[in-house]
Amino acid sequence: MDKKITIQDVAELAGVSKSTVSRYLNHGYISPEKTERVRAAISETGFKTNFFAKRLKTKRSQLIGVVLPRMDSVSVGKLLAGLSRALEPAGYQGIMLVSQLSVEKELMSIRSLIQQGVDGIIVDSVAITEEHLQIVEGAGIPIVFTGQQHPGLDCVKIDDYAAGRMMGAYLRQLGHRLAVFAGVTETDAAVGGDRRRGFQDAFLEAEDARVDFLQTGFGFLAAYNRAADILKLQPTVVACATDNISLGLLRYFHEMHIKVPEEISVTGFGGYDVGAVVYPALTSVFFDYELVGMKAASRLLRRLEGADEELDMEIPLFFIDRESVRAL
Amino acid sequence: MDKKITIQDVAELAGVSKSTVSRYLNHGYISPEKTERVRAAISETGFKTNFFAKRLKTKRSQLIGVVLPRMDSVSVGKLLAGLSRALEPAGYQGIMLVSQLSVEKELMSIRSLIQQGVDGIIVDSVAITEEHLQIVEGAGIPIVFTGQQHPGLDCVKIDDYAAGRMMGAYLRQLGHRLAVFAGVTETDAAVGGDRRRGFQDAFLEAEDARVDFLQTGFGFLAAYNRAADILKLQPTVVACATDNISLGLLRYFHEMHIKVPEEISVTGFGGYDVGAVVYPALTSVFFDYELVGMKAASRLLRRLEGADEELDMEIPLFFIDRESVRAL
DNA sequence: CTGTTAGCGCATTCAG
DNA sequence: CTGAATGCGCTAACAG
Repeated sequence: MDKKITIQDVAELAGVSKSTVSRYLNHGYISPEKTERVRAAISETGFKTNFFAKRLKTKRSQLIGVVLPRMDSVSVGKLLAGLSRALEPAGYQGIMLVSQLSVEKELMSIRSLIQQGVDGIIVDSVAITEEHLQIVEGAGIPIVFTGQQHPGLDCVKIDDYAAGRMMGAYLRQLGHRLAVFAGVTETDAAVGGDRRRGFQDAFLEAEDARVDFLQTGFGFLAAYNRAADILKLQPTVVACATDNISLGLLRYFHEMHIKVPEEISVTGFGGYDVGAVVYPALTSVFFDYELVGMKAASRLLRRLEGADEELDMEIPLFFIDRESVRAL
Repeated sequence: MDKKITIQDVAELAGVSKSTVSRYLNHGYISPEKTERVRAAISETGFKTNFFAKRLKTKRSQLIGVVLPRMDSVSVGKLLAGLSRALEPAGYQGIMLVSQLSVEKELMSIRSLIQQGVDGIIVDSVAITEEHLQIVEGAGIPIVFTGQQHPGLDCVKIDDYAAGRMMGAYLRQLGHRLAVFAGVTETDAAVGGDRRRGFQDAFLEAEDARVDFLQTGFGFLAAYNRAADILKLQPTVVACATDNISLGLLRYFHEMHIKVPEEISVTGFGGYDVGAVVYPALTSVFFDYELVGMKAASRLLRRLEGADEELDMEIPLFFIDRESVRAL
């Protein structure tokens, strides 16, 4: 294994100076003849420009840090797809860290990324804290958030409140009056807060309507375990804060021989394929996370270029009417 | 934003030399008094050691590159969990790239990682080609593979052939004689090759048994679309190469009012929670990908330390008997 | 225990 | 268009 080939070695082999090789590698203002000699020398030696030396010099890494809450989620996958679709053409590469839904780990990841010299960061956040603000302030690089929102921060996000309203209004119009909202902790201001509030506000526009809240986690196992408690409340519909939660419930209901939607309706949020594969197929609100990813990346790119105009960060929502809800 | 604080600035503020600060940051063989002064100076300036300069000097990045085939997969999530569980305590951090199931992208990712100076790489490969061998040879850093196997390469992998056999034998013993194996391309030597072959070999140990092969993709949508073709073969059981494939089929059968397992049995491979949430719950073979991740990381760590002994890379398999198969 | 001295490999002035 | 010279910020001998 041919160890360390430096730009120097290439220069000598090509009979030119280091600077010429460097120019070849970058702007490339050199004579055709030398261009060829350098090219040959490089391919012969298998030279690879040293990443660290280059970055030390240029102060730019062409690296974008990406902090994700988890890996086993369709939406995260979509988000990522959107991100790389925008980042790659611009010559940037993403390096990702996973926070495992922990605010602490998220913070650590952001710090670590900054320290590692990435040019910018995209955080699919689980919750934005005071510390986030401080870090962003002292970061020296642009950071854009997704998943959560906070005044003063650059955020690209679906309108959780509107999504909640969409579902709430739909169920109300179908005649439902007694709902349980199976949600997550309020710590998650977007999903645990806005989405739920939107749902309640719209659903409760019917005079005699009522929404009970039951907290669970993001996994469907947690939801499955809460199902019995939900049933005690005897709702006509249980609106779940995420598709995953719905899946856990659906499974429980199936095991208990409770027919969905005949005996109880169930809805989710997210609208991905898994919801289509279960029985009954899940009625949900579709979030285009791929679009979110693209917009977040575009936003970051824009800031990297120095521009700072606000651009349209609107993400459309689509209602997906499938089989898990019945009209009363 | 306080611009660039270097180790020099800290040294001056603390009234010591750069080396002393550097020592404080690293081995730390300095007097208590100066230790304190340096500590103070650092926290006052908010100094952060420059990653690139440090790496340029030390030649080690403490970074492990991780190449993943996709994000939206439970097994990948588990694998990742296992990886970081082993990597983090050792002071390493993972940077991941996604190949999107493309061999080309996988190759590119590996190259890019090497070029970026990671200390080692773990590749959850979709297929190992000649080019992989070449890259590994010239990499200059340890690379361990997962998901696929190849002589001469460091691989940590479940025994796909054994898993296939396990399922094949099970179905045979239950009296099934006509199976369709819904698999993936042979390009994937592990899943498309070994797993299928194992299944066939075990299933065909019954004299009058027969296995038809039908190719599909990794997504359940692809499987869903192949379902009609599978039915034409009139099998008593369809063994799917992955749980995901099973899900697509289950959905189709449900829509066609074909009862599983009464009219047709379905099995998967993977054994994760999703399989438990669908109806009927999926009979499968469980792969402990988290263990795979841990072992792969341990292996890499070992090689990073220079050791090169073979260690036990055995990954146990567990049969998960649920509801989607009936005895004939 | 500590300061001084050298580079790590590269991009970039600055003169030709 | 090209080569020589100069650090980027840091760590690691090397002498104290």
